[in-house]
Amino acid sequence: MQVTPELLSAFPSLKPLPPATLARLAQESEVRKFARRGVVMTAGVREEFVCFLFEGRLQGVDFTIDGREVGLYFVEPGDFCGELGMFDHGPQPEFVIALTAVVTVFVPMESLRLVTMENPMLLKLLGQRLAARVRQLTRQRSLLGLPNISQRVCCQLWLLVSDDARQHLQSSVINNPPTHMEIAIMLNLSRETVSRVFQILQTRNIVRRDGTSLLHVSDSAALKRLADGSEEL
Amino acid sequence: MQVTPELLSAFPSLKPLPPATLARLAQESEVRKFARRGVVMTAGVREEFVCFLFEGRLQGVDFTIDGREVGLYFVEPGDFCGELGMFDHGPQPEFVIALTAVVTVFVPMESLRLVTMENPMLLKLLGQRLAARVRQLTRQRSLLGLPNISQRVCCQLWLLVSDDARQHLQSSVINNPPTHMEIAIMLNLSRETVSRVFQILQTRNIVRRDGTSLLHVSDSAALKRLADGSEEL
DNA sequence: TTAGCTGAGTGACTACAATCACATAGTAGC
DNA sequence: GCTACTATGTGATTGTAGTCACTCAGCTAA
Repeated sequence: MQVTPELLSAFPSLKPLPPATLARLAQESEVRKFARRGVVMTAGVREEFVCFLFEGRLQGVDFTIDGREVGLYFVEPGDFCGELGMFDHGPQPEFVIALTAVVTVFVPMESLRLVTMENPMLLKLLGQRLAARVRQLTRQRSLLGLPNISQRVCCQLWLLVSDDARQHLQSSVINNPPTHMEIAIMLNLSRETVSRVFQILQTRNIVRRDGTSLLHVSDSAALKRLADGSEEL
Repeated sequence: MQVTPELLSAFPSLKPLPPATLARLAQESEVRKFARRGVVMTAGVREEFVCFLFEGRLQGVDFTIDGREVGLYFVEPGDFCGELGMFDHGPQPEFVIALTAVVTVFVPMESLRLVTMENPMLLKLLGQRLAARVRQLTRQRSLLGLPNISQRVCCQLWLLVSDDARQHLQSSVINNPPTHMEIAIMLNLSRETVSRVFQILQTRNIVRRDGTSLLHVSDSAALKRLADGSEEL
């Protein structure tokens, strides 16, 4: 399918590029759609594209030697993934799979590399991105160190709460929350355990579900206390 | 203490820089020594230096909210740490502590940033470094996903084995192996559990200790089988 | 030599999360 | 509306790693 420069400029990281550059990139890029559970990027393969997510939600996952799934991060619309090879030409370290039906734009890595030569700003942005990724991985790693399981779940939930709800301890809504299974995979837990923690949170009126696509966090303050360990479940 | 350009050029990443640049950097840098268990970098603080390790061994660690220590990575002589702020001016995400007495060279981040402007090569190298860090964090994360504890320990040990011993399945030696405690912290285990796994490995003549500073891996093939799960302990 | 420290080895006990095996609820497709 | 999934909820059981409480070994520094 045809990619227009307008489509590309919908992505915050590409928006600041000069129109001519966008036009050229658009020519070389392609739209790809994936069904739920589709494999967007394959681990161990030298992917030659950076994948920009237009619609839907992606997850970076890995598999342990014995086949167990390990959740690494989520990708939201407007964001991108598979950029690691931009820096070291190495293979994609983890799988990226579609959690919902998704629409993506694949931009060839080599073209993007050329663009970074002329636009140090983009290079800088990529660097910041990568740094953010390291920070996220580090935070996630320390989350896994928590010996208390419900605290782990609450911390993860807390990370999904929007920034200003976090700041002001307001009640808030998480859109398209991950399934219990997806959370379990992120936190090295079994699905049942996550389910049980949610059960307690719901009976305590701390969170409330509303269909599959909404999760109300009614009592942010309590969630925060549970997340930082000042209160036990 | 005075830093000489020669000292700086001992670091592979700085070696390719022009002598004039090295001389300038040397002027602005300083040698810092730390005792075992000394805090080299503090989490949450905007450290204004990149720390190059000359002698000894460092470990990146984090602490969970409840105070449990979480091991992230090791830094060996010639390598550096604390470079994340180079990319996003953000705070240091994790602590770096000295596992042994260490000698480091602190190079001001701002000076280094100026140098990267004139030396894209250094910038590229930093990018590769960061990419490698992401890969390492990802690998470590999937290690933590292993439900079988002894496999986890064996995998970690396997990562400590030198590359060519890994390739040719030769017996080899690990210098200054981490203590059981350090391994436990890396792998989210208790010290006792690591101890028990080592006990089994030793009675099976797969590894053998030789003082505190040497660990012989006598049966690399067996260690590999245990690491990849084709054999159970 | 002795004291003091850190690292390592080990048994007993226990808590707790995984697993299994279901039931039930929602949703999406036809 | 019916069917087929996928997601979720829940009890019973069990394995296993954490914890505690020691001992012992090795190093270093008075």
